[in-house]
Amino acid sequence: MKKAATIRDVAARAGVSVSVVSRVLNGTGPVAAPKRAQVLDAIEALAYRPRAAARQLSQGHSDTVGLLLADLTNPFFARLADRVVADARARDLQILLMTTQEDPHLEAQALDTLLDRSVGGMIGTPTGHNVERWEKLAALDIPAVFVDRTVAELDQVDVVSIENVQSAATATRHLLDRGHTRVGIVSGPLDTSTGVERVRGYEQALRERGVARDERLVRPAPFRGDRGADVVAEMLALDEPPTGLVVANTAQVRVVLKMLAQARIAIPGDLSLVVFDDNPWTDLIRPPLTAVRQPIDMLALHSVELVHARMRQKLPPAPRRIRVPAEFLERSSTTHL
Amino acid sequence: MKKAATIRDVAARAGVSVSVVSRVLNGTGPVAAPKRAQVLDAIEALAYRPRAAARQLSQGHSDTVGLLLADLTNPFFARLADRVVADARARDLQILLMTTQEDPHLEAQALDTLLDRSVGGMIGTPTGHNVERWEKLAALDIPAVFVDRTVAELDQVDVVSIENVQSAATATRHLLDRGHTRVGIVSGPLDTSTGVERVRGYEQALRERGVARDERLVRPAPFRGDRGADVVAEMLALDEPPTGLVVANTAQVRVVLKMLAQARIAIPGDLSLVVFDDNPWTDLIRPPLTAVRQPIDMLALHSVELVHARMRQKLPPAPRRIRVPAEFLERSSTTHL
DNA sequence: TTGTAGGCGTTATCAA
DNA sequence: TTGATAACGCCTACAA
Repeated sequence: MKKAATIRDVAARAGVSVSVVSRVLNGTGPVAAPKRAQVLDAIEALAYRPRAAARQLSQGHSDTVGLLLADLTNPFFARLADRVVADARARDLQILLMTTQEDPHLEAQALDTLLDRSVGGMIGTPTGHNVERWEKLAALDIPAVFVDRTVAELDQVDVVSIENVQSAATATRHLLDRGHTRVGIVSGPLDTSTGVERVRGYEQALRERGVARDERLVRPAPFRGDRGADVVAEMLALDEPPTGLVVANTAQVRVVLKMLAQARIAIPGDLSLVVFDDNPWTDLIRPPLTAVRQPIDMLALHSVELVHARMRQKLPPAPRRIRVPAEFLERSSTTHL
Repeated sequence: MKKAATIRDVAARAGVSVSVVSRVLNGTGPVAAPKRAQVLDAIEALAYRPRAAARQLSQGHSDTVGLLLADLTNPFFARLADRVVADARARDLQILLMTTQEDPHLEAQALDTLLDRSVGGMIGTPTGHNVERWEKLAALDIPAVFVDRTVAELDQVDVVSIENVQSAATATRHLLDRGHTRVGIVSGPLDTSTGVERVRGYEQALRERGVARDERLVRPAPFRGDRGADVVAEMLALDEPPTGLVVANTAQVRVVLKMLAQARIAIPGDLSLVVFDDNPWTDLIRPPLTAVRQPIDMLALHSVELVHARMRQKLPPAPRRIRVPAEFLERSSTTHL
């Protein structure tokens, strides 16, 4: 196991200079056909592979993209990661993966790690609490793209997400149009963009249909933990409990379903249910759930394309905000009142 | 946005040489207390962060670990990734993520990418088809750890997996002991270690209980696609269909369940079911599924510890094979015949 | 069209 | 305890 070949070894074996090798490697500058062949042969013979670190150091930038996701335990993010990885490979980008577990401290730590410029760009689902570090990234010329959510203070950052307001409005209208007047929503925290936007869509639908808003039916829940279940239980304990419910907090769908099952609430008999995110198991449970399907492949594709373009400075500086429509899937968890 | 500080800038500002800075940075070699303080101040003031690429080039090795997983769409791998990322951070290791989608070509491509020594180690779920490249990695002194599965020809590589034989035997015995004599198994492909080992456990249980093996009840299915459903349908169409079934192919559990539901096979009335891997939704569907729970956190922890140790050459060369026991969870999808 | 040489930011060796 | 200085492997003017 002698030590691996370097560009110099290749040059020597091919009887040329290192610049020639470098040029055939990167397609930069001219090379005479015969020499090119010799170089290629040498590379083949020596099983030469350019050292990533050396190249990065020399060029000053990296082809690695940091992917900072909330939580791979949530199928939504897991599938997002799957697509991002695939799209990144198609563009010869490497993916450095980290998770925040929705914890600002972990996010801060991750961001600090990335500040060493080991990445040339970032794709992330921000917790909303590390504005300064995200800004520092930008100051270091490391382009970032927020996916799924965004942060109000960071309005210079590109964003790719679904049409949250519209989607929530559609889901709510679906229930209202079926005679439900008591419709609840479990959202994400109200200091997250998805939380506020989906509540806004909910309220918009209510207004459109002339239904009064009841404070007690709008319940945010953290992404982590089981709070979503309590919150629904509390709604159901009201004098006039909701007959329709929108679970707009992807991460809480599971616990809500579990609670509902344990409380023996019949769906859609006792409660009509619309959930955000269409998991592979959404149609495995009984009844199959009416859902807002987020086009994960589009979210991933746009995110990767965006960082890629930014990394090659192929884009005007103005921040891009890409919002893709979500699909509404009516199944069997909703019915007329 | 002036360009980022280098070690030289820090040295200059602190009024010392780069060597001193390097030493306080890495705790290598002695530094007088007052100088150390000055250096720390300078680092703080300049928001200095050592360039990862430069360090890597100089030291000749990387603190990045490649994580090559089959498919993040499968909750088992997604949760594994989640834990690996967490454990890696605790050890200051970075995770470079790639997926094979169970495709040997993609695996080959990924491994080729890694051959540039951008990673100092690997954790992966091998497809079983790129023996030469895995060997080349080893020749380059890049330690690899297989997790979940292994490859027979690569017996020099560390492995972390569950006790596949035992787990399958337990699952099978559970059914046999409830009076089922026609017990089927849907396994992974028989050219994968998990496939053969779980079938072996199944056969062992059969032997123990003196039940004859029926070729037609042992059906491997690829990890990708919907073949698992067909295979079960075929079993059920036999003259003497099985009354018990072990789905030992994690990736096929979903499609099998879906098919069973569509065919209106009552569980456990018509068919007693044991599945491998206990997903968060395994107890959301009805009936809750009896399952083999793989201790994902242990798999992740051992894998990360192993690469970490290998990367620091803290381990004797002999390959390690760590097999952790899986837990058997009886729920409501199995019953006496 | 080719080759030489300097630089990228760190670490490490070895005098002082 | 400190400080020059030579690697590390690649890219890229610049000269030939």
